[in-house]
Amino acid sequence: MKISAAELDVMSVLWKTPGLAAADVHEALGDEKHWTSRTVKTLLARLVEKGALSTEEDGRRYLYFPMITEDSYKSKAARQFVDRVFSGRAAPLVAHLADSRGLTPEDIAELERLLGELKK
Amino acid sequence: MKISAAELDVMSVLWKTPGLAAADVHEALGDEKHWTSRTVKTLLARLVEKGALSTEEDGRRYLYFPMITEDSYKSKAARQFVDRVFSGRAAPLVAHLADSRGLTPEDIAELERLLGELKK
DNA sequence: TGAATTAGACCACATCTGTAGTCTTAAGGG
DNA sequence: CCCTTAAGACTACAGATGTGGTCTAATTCA
Repeated sequence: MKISAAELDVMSVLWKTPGLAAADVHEALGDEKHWTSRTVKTLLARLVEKGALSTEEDGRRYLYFPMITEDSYKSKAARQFVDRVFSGRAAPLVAHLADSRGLTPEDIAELERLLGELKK
Repeated sequence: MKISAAELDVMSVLWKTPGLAAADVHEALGDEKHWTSRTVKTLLARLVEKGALSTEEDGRRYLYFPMITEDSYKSKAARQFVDRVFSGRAAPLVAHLADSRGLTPEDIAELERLLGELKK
């Protein structure tokens, strides 16, 4: 299940609020993306085709529901990215993020907490 | 500078051993990728076109050299990925990797060491 | 020295992506 | 009850991508 960058924006809206209609998704995206409603509909249709979303009829429109969870998608995407770019090693990824100011102090604190839990 | 997945495989060979000819790159990839030499040449040509590689004539062939370093590419790719999928937060990325068994004990140890350094 | 090989140049082509346009149909407002 | 509007269906189209073919020129081996 490959989800493109634009499609991911649509999925994010529906992960946050499942069961929206196309117009609602369009509106929710309105601020960040200046897409027309047709563009949003195309993306929705592609996601349904891929099985990433399911639809439920609601009168004349469809309501859209995610078929994959945000967590499972993100886990898979993270693994694939790390495999592709960092030969599967997570530590170098974090090191590179640190290099490019991609790590805030809060990130560091949170990572420490996380590592503490993982060691248990 | 956008580098596709297939192109990244080619870049990896040349980061490891700069100055190879097309046939050498093809051979170096031979085990993992069952690409024909033309496919490799197309990828090399596209990378040159993009400015990711430069060429140096060597008789009848070209030798290829990376124009961007592995580190700078990876840092940028990591940042873009984290921005796109994890809203720029590194900690959730690592948490998801942990969930999906993407973290080995060595990774965890290395991350600890890394965090220790970052705190300084 | 002529034939086979090999390098690069140029071309091809299906799929995916971003970004829409048009067509048809149904529904709601006057 | 008709017309405008809005929903989905179908279509478009250029650029990126994966994958590789053809053509031409040079080189090397028999």
